[in-house]
Parts: sequence; C-alpha cells; structure tokens
Amino acid sequence: MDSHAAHIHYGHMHEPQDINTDAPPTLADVAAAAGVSTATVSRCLNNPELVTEKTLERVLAAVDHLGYSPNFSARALASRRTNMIGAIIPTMDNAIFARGLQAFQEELQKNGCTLLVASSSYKQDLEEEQIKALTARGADALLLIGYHRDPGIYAFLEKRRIPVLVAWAYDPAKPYLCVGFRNRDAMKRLAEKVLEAGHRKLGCITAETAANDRARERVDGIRDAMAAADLAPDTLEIVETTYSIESGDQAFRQLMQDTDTPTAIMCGNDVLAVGALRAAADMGLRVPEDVSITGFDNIELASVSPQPLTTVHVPHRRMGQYAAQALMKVLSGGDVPASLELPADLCMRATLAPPRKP
Amino acid sequence: MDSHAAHIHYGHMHEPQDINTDAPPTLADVAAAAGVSTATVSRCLNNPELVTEKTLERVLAAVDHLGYSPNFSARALASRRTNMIGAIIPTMDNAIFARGLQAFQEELQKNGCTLLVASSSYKQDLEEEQIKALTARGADALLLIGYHRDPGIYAFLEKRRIPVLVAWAYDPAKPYLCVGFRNRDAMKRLAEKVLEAGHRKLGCITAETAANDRARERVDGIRDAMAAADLAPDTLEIVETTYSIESGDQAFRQLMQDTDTPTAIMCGNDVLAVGALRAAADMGLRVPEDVSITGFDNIELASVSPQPLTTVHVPHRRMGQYAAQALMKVLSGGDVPASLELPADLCMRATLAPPRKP
DNA sequence: TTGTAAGCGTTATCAC
DNA sequence: GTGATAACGCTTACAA
Repeated sequence: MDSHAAHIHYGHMHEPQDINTDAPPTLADVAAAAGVSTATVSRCLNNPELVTEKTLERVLAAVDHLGYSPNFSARALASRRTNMIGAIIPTMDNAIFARGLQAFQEELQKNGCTLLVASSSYKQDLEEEQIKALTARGADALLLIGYHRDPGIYAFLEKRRIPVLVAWAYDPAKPYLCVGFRNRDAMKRLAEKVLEAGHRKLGCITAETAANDRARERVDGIRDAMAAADLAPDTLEIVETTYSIESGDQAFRQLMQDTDTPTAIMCGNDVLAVGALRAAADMGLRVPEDVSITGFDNIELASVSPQPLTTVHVPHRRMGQYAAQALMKVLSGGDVPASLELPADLCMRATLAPPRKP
Repeated sequence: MDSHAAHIHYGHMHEPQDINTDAPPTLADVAAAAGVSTATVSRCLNNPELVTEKTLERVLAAVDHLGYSPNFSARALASRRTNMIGAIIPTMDNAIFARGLQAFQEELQKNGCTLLVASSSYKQDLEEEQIKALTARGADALLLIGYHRDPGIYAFLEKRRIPVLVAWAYDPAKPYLCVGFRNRDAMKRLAEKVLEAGHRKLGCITAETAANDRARERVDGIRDAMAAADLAPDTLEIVETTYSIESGDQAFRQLMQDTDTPTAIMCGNDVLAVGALRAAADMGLRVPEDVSITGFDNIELASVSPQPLTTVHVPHRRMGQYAAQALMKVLSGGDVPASLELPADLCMRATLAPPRKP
C-alpha cells in the first residue's frame, strides 16, 4: 500500500541509493516511505491527536516497516529536553543508596525517562564536578542526597533552570524540593531510648561530618537527647571514620580502649554498627549485656546480623519513588509537587539493653 | 583583552542582544568573544594540538569568561557519539550487582564517560526493551549480564554496531566479548566439597532458570559434581524461586518438609542462603550440624550472618572495572580487548560440615 | 490536517 | 593554522 510512495526521495538526499543502507533510518526516510512530510511523522510520534487516523496508520506502518527508532540526540537538541534524569549519590556500595536508586530508576523507567548515574564518594568537590557533568550531559533534572553543598552550585542549577530534588533529608525551612525524614530528630528519638535504658556514657561512630549533613544531624540528634536528659553533650565520645564494616570495627575498638568506656555506642549507619558488632564479638564483649550498639538505615544486614540490630528504618524505596514522581511532575510543567516528609521509625531489636550495674 | 571582540555578532543571531542572555553560551558566543570561528573553538576543545598556542589561550579565556560548557546533545548529533555507556542489570537490590555497577561507573567516570542505567528484574522481555531503549538513547556501548538472550537482539546490536560486553559469565566458545567466571565450574567445585564432606542427598534453591543462564549453569554444576561422584543427578531436589531472603526462607522449609530430606542445601546466591539460614534457625535446626547450607556471591551479608556462610566469591569489582576499560577501549577504536576469565574462589566457612551419621 | 523551512549547537570537510 | 559551510536528525512556528 505504501509501495507507490516508497520511491519518493527528498531533495536533500545526496544520491539515489538503496533503501536498505546500513545507517539507521531517519525521520526523512519514514516520511518518504509514507509519502508525508517529516513534520507529520514527528507529529504522529509525539502528538498523534493532531493527525488523521488514516495518515497515522500509514506512518506507523512505515515506521514499523523500516524499523525506525528516533535519534534522541537530535530530538534533545531540537526540543531542548533529554528525558534523562541524573542522580548523584555517595556510593552504590551501600545497599541503602543502591536500593533507593533502584526504586528511583524503576519509577523513571515506567515513564520513559532514563537514569544517568554518578557517584560522589561522599566528597563535596567530586559531587560538584558530577553535578556539572550531568547537567552538561543534558540531564533534565537532578536527584541529590542531602542539603549540604556550596551555595554557588545551587545558584548554578537555578540559573540553568535545572529542577533539583534533595532526598534523604527533610527540612521545610530550606527552599528546595525534598523528600526524606528529619535525621536529627530520628537519631534523637533513638538516643532517647538509649538514655531511657539507663545509659549515661555514650559513644558515637560516625562518618565524616564536614561535608555530610545527614551524619552531622544525626550526631546533633544524640546531643539533643543528652541535653534534654541533663547530660553534658560534650561527654559524647565521637569517632569519625569512613563507612565500612572494617572502619566500624576499628572505631569500636578505639572507643573501648579508653578508661571509662561508653556503655552504649550509637553508629551513624548499619554498616558501621555491624563492624562494631563484629569487633565486640572478637573482643569477647557480649552485646547487649556488656555494651549496647545501635545502627541507622535498617538494611538487610541489620536484621540478619548475629544479633538483630536496633536501628532506625530509612524509607529508601519510598524516597526513590517519590523523588522520581516529583521530578517528572516538575518537568511536565504541571503544578509543583510538595516536599514530603516520611517517617523514620525506630526498630527496637536485640542490641540495646540497660547497662550492667557497675 | 577580548573586549574589542566581544561585540562581534554572527549573522545568524536574530537580533542584537545583551551578552548576558539567560540561555547558556554557545560555541558561537565563544567564537565571537575570542574573535575566531566556531571551527577553531571546536578544535581548541577537541584537538588542541591543531591550534596555535596563542589562539588556544585566547579561546580558553573566552570559554572561561563566558562559563561555556558544550551542549552534549549537539555534540552527539554531530559526532555520532554520546560518551554514554549503558548498563542493564537485573537489579540494584542485590549488593552484588550494585557494587559491580559502582566499580563500573567509577571507571567510566575516570574517563569522562557517563553511565546510563536500566534494570531488567531478571525478565527477558524487559531486558530486551531496555536494550532497545538505551541504544535509542544513544548509548555508545552496552554492559549486559550473562549470555542468554534472543539471537535477534544480538543481531540488532551488531547491525547497529553497538559494542557489547557480557559480564558475570565466561565462555570462550561464545563469540562475545566478556569478563567473568565459569558459573558451572565454580558451582561444581563447591558441590565437590559438599560431596567430599559426605553428603549424598542434596537440595538446591535457585532463581528461575528459564531466562537466567548463570542460575542454570550453577545448577548444572551441582549435577556435574554428582555425576562425577556416581550420584544420580536427578536426585537433586530443586526449588526455583525469586531472589530474596524471604524466598530463601520459604524454599528451605519446602525442601525440609519432605521425607528423606537433603542433608545439604546449595543456594544459587547468598541472599537465598541467608534466608535458608534464617528458616533453619527458626525451625530449630542447627547449621551445619543438622543441615549444611551454601551460598554464592560472597557479599557482606555472607560474612556477618550468624554463621559465616560457605560460598563462592564473585569478583564483582574486577568485573565492573574491566568491563568499563574493555568497552572504552573498543570505542576508542584501538586494538580489541580480549575476554577475561576471573577466578571465582571458594570461601569455605562455617555452614558446611559432614552430615550427621544416620 | 498537513507542509515548509528555520533553527537546535556541534563536528567535520573542504578550501584558503 | 584557520574559516566557511554543509551536515547531523529532529521539533516547531508559521503558512497553506
């Protein structure tokens, strides 16, 4: 049926040539095959409602017949939109981020958007570089973790009109769209439980707080609880380290070598806590009889570790999902989505108990 | 110094307008500012060696001054290269893939390439869709997991001239570039250990084998070892399920409810094994005294679970790294990299022991 | 409803 | 070494 149109060629084609050249078919090829203009083909693909049933049909047949698939670079260049959304996370080595990202990606995929990934290794300058890189690559929007970054970078993003969503934190005072929970409050609630259990000498293993607002807020949360319980916040014994089981292990040993050692160690995340757990076992300390240990995140590790870990549940899937939905909503130009606070519930399990009576 | 050139405008600019419009600066803007042609600016950016020291300097100053950053869509359209590499993995929910992907991405990032991610949820049709999607998006090359897929899709990729690397498997007989290990052989070696320990009745918990060659090969590996030990391979009790702790738990219960239950359960991965471990504990079965359990992957979960898991180490980081290097080497047009076989060593830990004497 | 044609911002092939 | 200028494949006013 389209055979009589198949031999139509546009003037811009250099030479008459076989229909089946090795280069992928273009819009023009489809247009020629269907006997319509490229504009019409484009409409069929992007706004089918603007086109007659009959032409639509014919064009779609041609598309199908030629195995046409649009060139996204060209589309992006012309429409100034890539349908790619970037995510810059500290690392996929931690399940909490990997799984959050998985949820984010699933949601994007459902809506025909593609995920562009970069990682910052918890380094501020690296993150900045990645933000520049992904926006240069044409990311329509960005998912970022936490608030802390140079104001200049926010200005840059704003000037470029790149929508940004901050995940893993929630602070209505901040002017950015976000989905997450109050890190400080969550940790404070957990610390309250620790104090209620009777602990008076606390230790803390945390990631570097300099460029990591989540880590900082969590430590502050512990101090808040201490202050509220009339305990001097500066008696909190803190070890800053990197996020890994091994680091948690070593940090724990460091905390426990002092005289007047803490009776409860609160860790910035589950990975550190599992490391602490391992060190404790290795040192012959029973948990929670000899020392209490808490985590943060509630990853699988936490529930299958030798002693089920007392921790805080971080709603990673819901954050990832909502982040994707919100960002795509912003891009669609509809009403601006609201920031969303999610609960971060305590998981009271086996590693927290009252301290031994001295 | 470039001020006298700053007022030069190209004819194609519609109207005289402020230098500082809201749109990001383009090559033409830089060219105008530096008093050279766009071609020269392009050269400065891509082939600096073709340009005078002096002009290079002037152009770079203009770039810097205007805060220019190239438009990748346009670049991609003109150069037919996106510098984006796609990866389609089953899921980031499993740490083994998340961490492999992290290594892959780090390596890409080092070389200025960006990672495009999609996930298949272990579904063949979904994977096919994602392959089409990422190539349509302009991925220069693709990382795929395992060999099993429709021949048509390989043909498609070849026709499109998209380099592909298969990871997580190694089979020199296959005509594709790959990095990985021999799943069948690795599991066979582990099964040999199980048989050497004296087990005669084996069970197996695996992912669906229909569209998952790694899973299938691992099961075959067990059968190989059984056959070599004069045990009828069809006595292997198999439960197919999805990959999750909960599934492993349930599959274990299912295997242990029969009469003549297996004395050793070999699991397709660590997640399933940890589920089995949990079920065993819940059923009051001691591991390895009452039943032996093995895993595959050697993720962190395996070493911190209540009983350190006997498993097979999967070299995820090295696979991810090599995959990135190999793919970028192919793209650079240099000599074609070779496929690489990596060792998958056994991790003999606590969950395998001889069966109780009947 | 459909066609025409002007971009979109680069790269790349030529001349000079 | 540098500059015109034609692609690259698509979207989108504007016309018809």
